[in-house]
Amino acid sequence: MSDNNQHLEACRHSLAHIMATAVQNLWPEAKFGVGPAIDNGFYYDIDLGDQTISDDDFGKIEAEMKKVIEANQPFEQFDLPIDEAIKWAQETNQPYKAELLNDLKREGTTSAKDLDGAQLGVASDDSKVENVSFYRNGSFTDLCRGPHVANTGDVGAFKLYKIAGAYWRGDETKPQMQRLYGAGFETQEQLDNFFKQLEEAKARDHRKLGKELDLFTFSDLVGSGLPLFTPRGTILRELLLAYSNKLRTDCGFKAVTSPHITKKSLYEKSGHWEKFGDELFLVESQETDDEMVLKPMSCPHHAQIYASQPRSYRDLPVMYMENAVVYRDEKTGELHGLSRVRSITQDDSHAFVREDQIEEVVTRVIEAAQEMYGTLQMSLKFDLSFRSNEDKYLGDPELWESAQNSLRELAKKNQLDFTEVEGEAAFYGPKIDFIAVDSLGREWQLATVQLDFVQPDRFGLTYTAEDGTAKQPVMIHVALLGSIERFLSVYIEHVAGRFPIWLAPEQIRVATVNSDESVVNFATSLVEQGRELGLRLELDTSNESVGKKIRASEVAKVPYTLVIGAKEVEAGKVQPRIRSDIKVDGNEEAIEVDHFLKTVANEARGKVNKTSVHAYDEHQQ
RNA sequence: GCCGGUGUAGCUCAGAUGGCCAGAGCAACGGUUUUGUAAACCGUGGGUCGUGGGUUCGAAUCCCUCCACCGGCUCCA
Repeated sequence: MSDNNQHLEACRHSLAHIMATAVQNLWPEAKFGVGPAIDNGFYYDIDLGDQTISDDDFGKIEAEMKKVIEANQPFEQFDLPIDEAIKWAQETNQPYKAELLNDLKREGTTSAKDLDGAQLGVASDDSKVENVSFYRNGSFTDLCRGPHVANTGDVGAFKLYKIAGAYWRGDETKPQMQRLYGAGFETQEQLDNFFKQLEEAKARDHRKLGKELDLFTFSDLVGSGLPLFTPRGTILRELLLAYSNKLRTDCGFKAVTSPHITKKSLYEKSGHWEKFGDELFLVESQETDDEMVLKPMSCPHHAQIYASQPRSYRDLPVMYMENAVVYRDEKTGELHGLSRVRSITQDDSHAFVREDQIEEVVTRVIEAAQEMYGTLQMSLKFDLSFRSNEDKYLGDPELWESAQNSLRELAKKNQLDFTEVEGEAAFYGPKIDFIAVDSLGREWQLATVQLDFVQPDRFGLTYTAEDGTAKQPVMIHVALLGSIERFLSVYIEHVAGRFPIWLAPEQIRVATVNSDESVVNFATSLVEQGRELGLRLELDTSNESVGKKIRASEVAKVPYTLVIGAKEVEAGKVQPRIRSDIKVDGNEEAIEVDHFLKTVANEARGKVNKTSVHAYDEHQQ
């Protein structure tokens, strides 16, 4: 960490203390949780008992903070023996601090979650804690490891901007506190810039663009978390899925189909029921007593297709893919636009392989994912999501160990830029998560490849080995897009609704200057000609000014707009108006209609090969 | 699910402290205009103010229920 970063972090952390000072001045009965520095600023968890802070109070708190800052109070560090620290917490009526200190005394450390921002006053790495570190500024004293800036005058620019609920110690069974967020930067300019960025992010919010660009919608009558895709949104879905199909087919996957409902017992056998039972939709049959559920995922089904006939080592790898809609009864508060929905379309794929084939299959998938995200112009990072020592994983720990080792080896071999993350594995095995970085620098886990020894075992999957014995295949779970809904939410924001030619729901808008017959005829035949080439064109012959039609096309973020008037009819040439983000080389003179359409058709095909585009075309017929 | 907030026409928003038939712009529709590269002009229709209940002589406005959405938390096979 550079000195600058250290200073900024100290500023933010100090601002958290200053905010707490202000809150304590205004609400002397306030009880405090933790208050670390975070990206872009800081927060403090506060419990005001019956009262609540609302954003109307921000001004008041900020004014109080400014007083503290102007007072230029020194931050003084001092140590207290643990027992005295506990006494301090009790006497000052800070039960949350007391709880942390008691844990510290009993266990010598606290769980990683509480260390969120290294806020605690842990004095040493020894298992026995003797002294605890405190910081004091003015009348406010807090248990804290520091570091802080020298005094409250040196904290840069800040602004409070968000208030939210947060469970004490991140545990939903514990009481909820109010988390007061502030932004903090070295300079006012950086702070302003941060809020400007927030505004920009808001402007490209996929929920806003989804409505503006007519991609998807929700209906109260249908239900929350159940998106309805319009024709335009469906074009995006179909094209992206076709692309994923193409890449997976090249990896060796073959398409299969499975039903939307299933007996609950399938998931009891797979282990999902135990883990996710409360998130399954239940389906009742009026004919049988079977307990049915809406399918939350397809892997057990694919396992059953695998199990439908005896397999030889020569048949492996057996690879299935399915673009399945699955249903998960997500908690209402977790739903969010397209990124968290209850009907989820996955490009779900499973390979059943011999152990000696793991490397090859995983490598193919890594290459496919790299190609896909390269095409989509998103850079990729990789998380190796491994198990932790918690009790939530199924299967033999030794198998886990070897699976994790082989993933690590593979990641190295493929020269991936990877990080190992403990405790992020699926319950059945470790995974490589592909982290896509969007144009705002945000990171999203989209594609994934996961090793699974548990489900083959639970379903008793086997193949006959060379020596005639029955062996268990390894199951590899693969998704390139992950969930198409979630993918779209990220991608729409990544491109700010300006889709590349091959994906744009409308590629060319043809606007007429007037309604002269020759002009309308010319435009109409141009549109027909383009459609024959597989392009997506719309014709605008409305009785409006040219300016207005241009604007409508710009707002719809259509890549090419053609204005057709007498000039074009006479010359048989068009002068395309090109969306600002699209790079063009060559001159901007008028070109032959035929030439223009063929060039665009070619461009539309450039990134994706013919197979995927045709797969889409066929689907439309 | 939890904490806090919001819900007025298709969209963006006005409607202080409860009181004349709830407004505007854009969009839609009709007409005039036949338009040359980011919004022509005139007119018309459209809302039982998210839902159900309550308080009141009177509720978009106050209270409660439910629903949805927003900011977070928790969770994410």
